Amino acid sequence: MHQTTIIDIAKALCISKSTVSRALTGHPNVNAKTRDRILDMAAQVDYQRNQLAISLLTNRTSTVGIMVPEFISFFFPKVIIGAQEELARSGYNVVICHSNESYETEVANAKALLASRIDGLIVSHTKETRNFDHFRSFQRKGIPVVFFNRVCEDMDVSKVTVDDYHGAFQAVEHLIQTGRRRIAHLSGPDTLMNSRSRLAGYHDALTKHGLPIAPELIISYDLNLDKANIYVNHLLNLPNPPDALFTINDPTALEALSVAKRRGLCVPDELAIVGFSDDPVSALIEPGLTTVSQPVHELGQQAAQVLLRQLLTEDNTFVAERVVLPTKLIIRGSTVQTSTNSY
Amino acid sequence: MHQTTIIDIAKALCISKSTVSRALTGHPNVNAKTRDRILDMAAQVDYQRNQLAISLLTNRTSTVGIMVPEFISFFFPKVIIGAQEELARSGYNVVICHSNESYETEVANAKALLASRIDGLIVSHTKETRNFDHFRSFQRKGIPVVFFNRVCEDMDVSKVTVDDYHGAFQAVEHLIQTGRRRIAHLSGPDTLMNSRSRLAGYHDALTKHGLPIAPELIISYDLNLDKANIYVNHLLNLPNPPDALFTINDPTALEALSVAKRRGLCVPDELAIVGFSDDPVSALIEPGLTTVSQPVHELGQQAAQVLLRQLLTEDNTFVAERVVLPTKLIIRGSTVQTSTNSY
DNA sequence: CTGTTAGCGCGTTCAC
DNA sequence: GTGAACGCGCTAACAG
Repeated sequence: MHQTTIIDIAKALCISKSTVSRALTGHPNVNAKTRDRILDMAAQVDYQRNQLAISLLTNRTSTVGIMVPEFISFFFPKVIIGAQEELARSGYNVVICHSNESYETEVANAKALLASRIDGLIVSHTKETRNFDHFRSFQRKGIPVVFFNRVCEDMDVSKVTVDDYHGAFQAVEHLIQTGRRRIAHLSGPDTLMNSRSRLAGYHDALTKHGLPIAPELIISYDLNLDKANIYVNHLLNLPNPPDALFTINDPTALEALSVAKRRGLCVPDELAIVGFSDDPVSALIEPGLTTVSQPVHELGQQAAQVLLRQLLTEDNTFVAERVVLPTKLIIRGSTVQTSTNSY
Repeated sequence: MHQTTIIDIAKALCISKSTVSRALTGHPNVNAKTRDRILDMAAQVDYQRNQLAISLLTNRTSTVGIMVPEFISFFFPKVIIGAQEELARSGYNVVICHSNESYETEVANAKALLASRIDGLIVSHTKETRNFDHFRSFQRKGIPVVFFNRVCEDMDVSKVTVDDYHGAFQAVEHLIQTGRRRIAHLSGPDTLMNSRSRLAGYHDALTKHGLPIAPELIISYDLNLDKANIYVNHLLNLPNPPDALFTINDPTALEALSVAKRRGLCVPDELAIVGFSDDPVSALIEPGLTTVSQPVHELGQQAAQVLLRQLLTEDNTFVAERVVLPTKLIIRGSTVQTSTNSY
């Protein structure tokens, strides 16, 4: 099937394709009457410009790639929407990829994005990623890269995150201030910098308040939810079990809450639980989940803005930016007994 | 910034670009030695083929567009993943668009997808869409379109849905069989065919069991969750309020559950509630939400498979397919008193 | 086995 | 104002 081109329009009107091109792009030097005839004909044949040809010519696609490890949780879709709104405002299209937490898929996606000549990349890497050469390719070719959420420390590119360290610190301090003394931490894989930052915050909060670091209370896991309940049960089976649990994210905390319920444990009295990210579910369940909320939409906006600034910088004078957004502790029933049960 | 091309490689090796092209595409007629030199050089300069040029040449992008009204809920992302897996297997890339439930955005996205010369489109339209000309453009240009979930009745294209009618029928029948007699329905906008089908199922289930249709118990709304609680409260304030509520989707049902709790109503005894889609949250809250589950992942797979079949049909012999997947009623505490409270 | 040529659709010179 | 010619990067047909 043949899509109508400017040549088709030119032939139909017995004029040159240059004139058609000029009329269609709004060039001033076109006779008003011929312009109208061209525009009419274009509408009549439902002409759509071939972006491929234009991109090949201009060496710009006006397309930005966004790659995330998954988009089943609320988090990444919301970031994507924030970024997309911002990019659309500046005339950029977006292609979304998800690596499905697989390093190989991530590399394959990166190659495909490179081949499709995107103008920039916004990315949060997989939990498996240790080698970042596939992202360095973009840098070498002069295509701006912005990391968000899960960032690569070793690359000199812009990075947008929340203050994971402080969020975790606050969460643990809240547990200490409400009387907990044996606080466990179900952490993420150490490939993720945000996981390491949250662990550091946990660590320092305990230290600040003179509590010992108990290695048996710190478990790092691969975020595979099926395993979360194994680890929670393991912690609760310890001879000296924890009285509180701080988890890497909300899904893990919800899993822990469910395990606690099944074991007949009273939350928050016997076990307090704090998550991270303020998943919408956390406000709906009972007891509500205390959690560290992050400005998710803004995360996407900021990532897009940083990228746009770099895209607008003609020469190579752009220096990588580092944006850190604030977190906020949301206190709910999983750490503090609520006065009334609304049900 | 210049991206390396086959010409750069050709020059560096003092050979013609055709030979480079042949070596890179795996053409057999290349001397093994020169092939190795070319491949080495390509790896060394981190050559990435320019997909734009190839697409322009072949008039195929190997890219499929997927447009959805939103992707904050679990539903659309899961459909997209199902479709993407299937399409990737056949070597197709995917660009994801969301129209944000805005007709204008949908039209703009359609134009952009047309300009970027996608090979096919998988789409669920917005709740505002009454005019489908922007989708007919694809059809006219020979680009296959597959609707899913929210389908356009008037277009002769493939459609993949679940059995909304039967799912709703079963849900309402379940309410009747558990003793409810005044069953309300919070329905979606009548622009959505799945909403109309569910309403019809509700209607026929009542009729089959000799129950009257009470117009005051049927409310159609625009899916804007902020308004859901207004309508639920309105229903519960009626002189003769409903003893059960069947909603167009789970978020609406969850909102209703929350309103019932706030009013001190006992669910399921004083008000039974049934949703649609089996949102993951529905299993987590208390009481659990009875709901009509749909095979979400399979919905995406099927949509992709139908599209792929059409993409493979060379001539215009392809006839539009109509796929209807089964639904399944999941019974939980919001309609049937559960024996134990696990907490 | 390899080089030359043409052309995909478009915008952009440069003449006229 | 308008048309002819060129080239973006690549593959495919045709010669050699």
